[in-house]
Amino acid sequence: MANRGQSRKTLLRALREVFEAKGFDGTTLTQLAESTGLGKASLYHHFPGGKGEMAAVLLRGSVAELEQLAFARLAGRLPPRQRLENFIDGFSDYVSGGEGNCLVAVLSDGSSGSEHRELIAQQFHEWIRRLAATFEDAGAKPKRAERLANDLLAGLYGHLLTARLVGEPGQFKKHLKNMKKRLPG
Amino acid sequence: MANRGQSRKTLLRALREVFEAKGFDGTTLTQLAESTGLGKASLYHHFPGGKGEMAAVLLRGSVAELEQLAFARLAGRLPPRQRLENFIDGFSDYVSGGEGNCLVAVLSDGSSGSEHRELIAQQFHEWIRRLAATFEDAGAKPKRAERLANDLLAGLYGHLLTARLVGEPGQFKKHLKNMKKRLPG
DNA sequence: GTCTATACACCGATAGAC
DNA sequence: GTCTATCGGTGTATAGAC
Repeated sequence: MANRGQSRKTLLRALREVFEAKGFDGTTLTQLAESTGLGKASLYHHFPGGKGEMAAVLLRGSVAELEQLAFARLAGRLPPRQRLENFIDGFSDYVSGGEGNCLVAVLSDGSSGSEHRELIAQQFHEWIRRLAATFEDAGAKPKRAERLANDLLAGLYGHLLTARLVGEPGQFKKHLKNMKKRLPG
Repeated sequence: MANRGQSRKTLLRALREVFEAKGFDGTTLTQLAESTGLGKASLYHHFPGGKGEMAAVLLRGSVAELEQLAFARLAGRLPPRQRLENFIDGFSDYVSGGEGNCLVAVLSDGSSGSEHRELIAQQFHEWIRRLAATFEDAGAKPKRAERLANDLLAGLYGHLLTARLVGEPGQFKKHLKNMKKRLPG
């Protein structure tokens, strides 16, 4: 359907769109072939491990992208409150303002998940730790900071889901705006 | 594997466990047969429409159960704050304290979702409306009540997901406790 | 690196005996 | 109502030409 044999980056983006929309079990090689413009056999040239390897590569790429777009912005010398706002904006970009989804969450369940579950758990623990540290910078005591970190992350993923459930993914951005308003610091 | 030919309720519960854990696309008739203790052909006696009909019946059952266990408790003459706490407890029961999942959310994506998306959207709109009404009973102005309703629902689904992502589904209950503490009213 | 053709397992679903 | 047996289709994956 698109993206006639181009760079690997373009290839990965086409594959990701399918996995993100259909999940691991719902994605077929035929769909991946159509999305990339390649034949099924050609996909095995790029990913000898087949569907599983594609998902694994995409998962690592998504973790890196979420790190870069969102969590990396928790660092720096800006006021904590602004770092948290930048983080939220980065997360919004990562999920295309609510129109897309988080591949890390998508691939965590289904037939694929079990292989990656430990990696994902470790990564989220680290991310929550860094979120909590930022809330501490903003003046919260450790226990409260940890709660705020968990609530913020749950709010992001929750609004991403519920906005889709009610059929209005665009509402995600509106809810993020409200979340930013109520940040401490 | 279990539940040798018993009541329809038992049958539905076995089917639900599989769909809840594996999603629609990840669930196979072989798994459903094993879970119920029936042969594949026997499942078609109970559900002539096959896998799709099973999912549709289970979806309606889950909507009814979520209504009964959680949202119904928003009504009554108790103080709004206590109604909201009861609602949260009911939601926790519905998802087995974080160990289970919400089948309505699970079936909303994947190859099954498109058929039920409109029903689900309508149902969630009504539920959010009733949540918002309860927050208004607790003294919140309409716009704030609507925001609190959305935030509460997103918090529930978000914590349900993130607790699983970090590999500690039991943490869900802890987060709910904190959410209850911060309710208005 | 891409293709066509194909292997082979498993999918959802059905036929028909009991 | 349950079973065994089987169907047609599709899934993932491979062989081998170009």
